[in-house]
Amino acid sequence: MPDMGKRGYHHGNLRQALVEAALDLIAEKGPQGFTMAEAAKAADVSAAAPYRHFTGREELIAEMARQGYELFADLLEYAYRDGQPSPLAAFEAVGRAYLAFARKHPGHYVAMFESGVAPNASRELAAACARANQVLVRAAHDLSQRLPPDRRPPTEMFAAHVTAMSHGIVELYARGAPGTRGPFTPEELLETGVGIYLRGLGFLEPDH
Amino acid sequence: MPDMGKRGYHHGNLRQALVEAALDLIAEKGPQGFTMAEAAKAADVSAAAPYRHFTGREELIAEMARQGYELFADLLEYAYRDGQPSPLAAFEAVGRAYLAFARKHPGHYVAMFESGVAPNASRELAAACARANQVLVRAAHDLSQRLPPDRRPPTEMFAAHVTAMSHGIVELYARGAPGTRGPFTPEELLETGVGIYLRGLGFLEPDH
DNA sequence: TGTACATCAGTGAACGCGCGTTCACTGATGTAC
DNA sequence: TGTACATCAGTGAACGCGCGTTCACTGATGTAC
Repeated sequence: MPDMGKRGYHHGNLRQALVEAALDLIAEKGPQGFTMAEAAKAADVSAAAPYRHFTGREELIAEMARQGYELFADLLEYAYRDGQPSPLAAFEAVGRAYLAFARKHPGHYVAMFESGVAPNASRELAAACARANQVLVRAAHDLSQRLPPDRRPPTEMFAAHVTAMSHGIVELYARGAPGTRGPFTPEELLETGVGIYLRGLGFLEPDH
Repeated sequence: MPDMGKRGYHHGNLRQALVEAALDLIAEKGPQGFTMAEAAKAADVSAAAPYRHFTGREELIAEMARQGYELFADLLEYAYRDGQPSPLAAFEAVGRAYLAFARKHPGHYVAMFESGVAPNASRELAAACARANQVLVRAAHDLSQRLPPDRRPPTEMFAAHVTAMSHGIVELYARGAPGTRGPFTPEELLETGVGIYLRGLGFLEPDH
């Protein structure tokens, strides 16, 4: 196979090529801004070809979301382990990974959070979604163990607070109309915001 | 005019009726889930009628968003003044108003934040958007004046943190698939989250 | 108060378009012997 | 290694649909005299 670029009648890996084309489209044009026809065209294939690999549009979107959650979970897990030195460092690494994911994988992010797919759409999707959430919850749990029990918020609540702030920053200040952006980068906002929140819980940050 | 319910050939206030029909549709079916045709039908009018009042679909969406921002700004201003007793109480009232708005006016919320309208789409939209933001910024500014200057975050940053958390809570835990919801209400999450954040800034909440 | 007329706010039919999807087909690939 | 055949993964044409929008029209309303 001297030339992998050229292909014959058979594509080789059309399923994944369609997912990637659709990710580009959805990232560029928003949740509804991709069509099966366009994805097919971007993959150099007729409009009917996608139906050999997906039962329909919904399933393609669900697959994008599933791959997104898998990747998200991987990145969060990596960040969590990598930040081993302390629960606090690991927790902050997870926060940064959240934002980095949204920035680097906008198509996945949109498919996951803005496309309107129900995470229950398939077992695989739900599983991937749960795995990602579990990393967030575990990071919150491990960190909150450092607090005296009477000042510990419920783990789920702790995780929800930080998730919400991260998501809000992404939606309001990273994605969306550039006109809305304020004088701070999303990364600054998240770092300072989570820092203040953690101090409120009783963690005194080493000044960095 | 004994019967306001019946109408003759002329509708009376079709423009606003269309806005309201579209708000219902967008709230039910998501950002792209409304069409001009459906809005017209819901207002008991032919599909062509809307074009006597709006140049097109975009303009209808922009009008929904504009009305949303005006209402949002009104509610925030009301909450802010109403909470006069102290900057802290006023600030917290604004936070609650944010969530209440999202809950009570889902159509407006979607049009404002999920429809993809650029806030610069028209001067009126931009003005309404700015007015709402100013309330948030003012609330943050007034409250932060209570802090010693060296512990004061920039006002815009302060406002952005709380806005992001509010928006994130709305998107993740108030709207969207019911499956995602955790064991806490959005209101609880916001109150505790902002409470912890404010403590991190140096405000000791009177325990409530 | 009555009439003539301009304007306003609807109608209904039609358009072009692009979308999701289906279907009968066909060329390429893999397998059994 | 060669042939026969099943299966796979594409094609291209077509479908029905609903959408946004336009257009010539018409009935209702408001105004001038």
